[in-house]
Amino acid sequence: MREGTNHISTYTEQQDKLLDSACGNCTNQNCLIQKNINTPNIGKLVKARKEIKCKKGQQFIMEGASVTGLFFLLSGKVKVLRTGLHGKEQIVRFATPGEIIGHRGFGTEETYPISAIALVDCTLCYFSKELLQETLRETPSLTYDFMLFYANELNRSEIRVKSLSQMTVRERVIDTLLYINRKFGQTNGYFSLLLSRREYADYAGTTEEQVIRMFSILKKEGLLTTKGKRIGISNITLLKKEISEHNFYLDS
DNA sequence: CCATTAAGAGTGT
DNA sequence: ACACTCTTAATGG
Repeated sequence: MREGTNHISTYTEQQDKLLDSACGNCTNQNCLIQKNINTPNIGKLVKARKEIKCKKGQQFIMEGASVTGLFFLLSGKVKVLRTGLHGKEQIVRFATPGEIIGHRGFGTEETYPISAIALVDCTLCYFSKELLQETLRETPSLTYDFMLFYANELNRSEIRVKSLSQMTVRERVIDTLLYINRKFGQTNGYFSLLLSRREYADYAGTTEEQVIRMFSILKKEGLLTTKGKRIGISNITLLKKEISEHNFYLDS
């Protein structure tokens, strides 16, 4: 371990080769690095890749901390949040493997505007800001993919502004349920990702109590199934129908 | 394995 | 938002 890199271990040449091939063999098709693995100049970046293991509940990006690099989620599930005034968390988005985390701090920003917390054990790929910038200048196809990613993120965030400002609590809770379902899917009739009612509220922009009450209403209406922390959608068509006039484009 | 305890889910005010 | 009860999961002997 070296000074200043106490949470990131230093790698030997041999380990570098392993990591190199790890990137090449990575099954993560959503990863922009992996997508451009055959373009020139990317080798240096891939070699400098650091793998970071993150335990459940661990925070790996702190809001306000100075930006050192970007993270790519290799495996696991992450919540990205912004802390509001009275310590209230606003979950900005959830991340699945292949997604970039910390990208808003990239470029001219000096500090991360968000925090990122692992929801389950995670593996992250880390690249330093400097090297990534250098690679982007030399690699148009990667830069283009990044641009598409940023454009898409901006679009998503604008949709979200509309959701939070124009939807009722009921609609926002339903929107949240559909989002979690789209993103993580269901196994055995329940969402694959376990979230507390508080976390549903933090995404939907409500309080825990409102979410709990809305869940029991939806349950009575036969739209939702709950069993402890487990949440399942029992009638997706009806749920989608309720918010269809808000985001008619979003059906997939 | 059971008992204790802590955390989170529900509900009424 | 707060206070309270109930349920479930975690801990430890």
